[in-house]
Amino acid sequence: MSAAPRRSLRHSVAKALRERIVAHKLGPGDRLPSEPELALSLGVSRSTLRAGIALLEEDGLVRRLHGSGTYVAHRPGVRNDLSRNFSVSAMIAAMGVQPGSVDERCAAEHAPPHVAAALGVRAGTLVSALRRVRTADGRRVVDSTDWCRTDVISPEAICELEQGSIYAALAERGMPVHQGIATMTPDVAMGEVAQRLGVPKGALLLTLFQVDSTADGIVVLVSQEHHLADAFEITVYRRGPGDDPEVAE
Amino acid sequence: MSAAPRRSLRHSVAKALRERIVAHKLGPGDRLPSEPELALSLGVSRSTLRAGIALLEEDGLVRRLHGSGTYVAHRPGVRNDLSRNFSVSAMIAAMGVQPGSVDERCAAEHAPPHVAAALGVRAGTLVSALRRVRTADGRRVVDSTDWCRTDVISPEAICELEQGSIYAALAERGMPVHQGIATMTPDVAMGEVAQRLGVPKGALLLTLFQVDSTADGIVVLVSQEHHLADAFEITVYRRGPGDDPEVAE
DNA sequence: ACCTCCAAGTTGTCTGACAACTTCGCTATC
DNA sequence: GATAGCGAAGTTGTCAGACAACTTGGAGGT
Repeated sequence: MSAAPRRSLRHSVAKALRERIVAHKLGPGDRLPSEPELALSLGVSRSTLRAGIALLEEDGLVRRLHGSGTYVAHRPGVRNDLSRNFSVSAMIAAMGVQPGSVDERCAAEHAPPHVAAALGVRAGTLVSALRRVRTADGRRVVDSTDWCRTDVISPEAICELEQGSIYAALAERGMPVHQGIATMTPDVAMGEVAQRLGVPKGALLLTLFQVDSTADGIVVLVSQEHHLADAFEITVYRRGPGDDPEVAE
Repeated sequence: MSAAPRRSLRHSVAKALRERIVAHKLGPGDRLPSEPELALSLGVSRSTLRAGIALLEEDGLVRRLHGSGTYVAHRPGVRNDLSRNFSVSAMIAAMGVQPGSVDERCAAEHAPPHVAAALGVRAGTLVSALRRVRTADGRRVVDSTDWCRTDVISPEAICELEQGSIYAALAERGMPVHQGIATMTPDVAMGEVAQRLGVPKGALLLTLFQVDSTADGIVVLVSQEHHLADAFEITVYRRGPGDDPEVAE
């Protein structure tokens, strides 16, 4: 095992098990070795191993049956799962095409009311903004705008990472994004957005308004993304209701 | 505690802890009692208690800090989280309005190609279909259609649960829905859909195409929902990337 | 051929202990 | 008096062993 339990032992165990599943080419329905075997093999106690498996189970990757064994779950191939947070670039790359970004514009601008409210600052406060058009194999597919408090990322700094990831920049500053809430609304392209995306006015869009925060609940990033309707499918992996009795009700 | 460990002890523990958090009015940042205390109080061993807390942690409700304590997470209030699977009725009820359904139509019909493919039957096979317009406080907000294999729910049976939940019907038949994949696309109301929803042609819609399956990976339900754009907000709780090092990359 | 029962194997839970870490107050020092 | 360092108490993380609950498959009887 590597000597870097970054988070905790059970997370390392979960990661190791993930790798084993793909390495051993275990498909849906296949049974994993028993817990005592795996614990011995990974060099951890059975309790820690179980905690690790619990992470995978909660993630929907495996399924435990009392008295029978632990099996790889029949999980549908989700190409593009919104319930996991990642950058637009990663999303595009995951589709197997080349991500890029053009028409970058960065500035210190007065925050619009809804952005200011989300960031927890007064309306009109200066914030760092980065607007860019994301491309997939050269095709313009998303018009995105990111807003950030100036004391988190300065306007100068946000200009320098035109092609880079804002998530990475936030993590470097000790404020990694822990979670986000995305609101989705259908929309039509108008004026500037249509022009930037290179589509006629009235083209269908899927607009995402997202608020990202750290583990402490501090909102560090607000972004708005106008996705071209036919650019790629946006899917969500939904758990339950059979998973959790109390949710079903 | 009640004597109904429906799923397993640790799930009961997780549920009990959830209730305690709201009952004791614990807000974000508040610390829970120590593990030995909670274990004693709930009448379970510390290991089981920890397994239960792990569920809540994975769910983003609490946060554990080694050597310090377990704290209620700073979780933004998500009114309508798509990453959890539940019926449209529950979704409407969660918004605090009265759910209903009108214009029900049930039939045994030939499955359209994309539905047949998802259900794993040949195109044109007879399937049970239920179409209805969901209302919120009387207002028409969603036009939904559900498809199901006839050997899972017969056309006659699907007609009888006009107001009921298909999820409940599936669970009763021993095939509870464990997960689903929803694909979202922006859309405009046309022809019949516009008429059923009572909106002019060209009105903006958010269309969800969803495939639900059991824990064994058997697809048991396919549904298509046309949501009125301004009816209610559709949000997704997105975890990471700071949550899981391996996902961030 | 079918049914019953048992034994082996697996996951679920319990108990107790120690390690790793955080927090906070006390103390010694400047 | 202020401050840096230390240490004890409390908390979560991990380990070890044992037994309970459950599933599965085969042996044995009918």
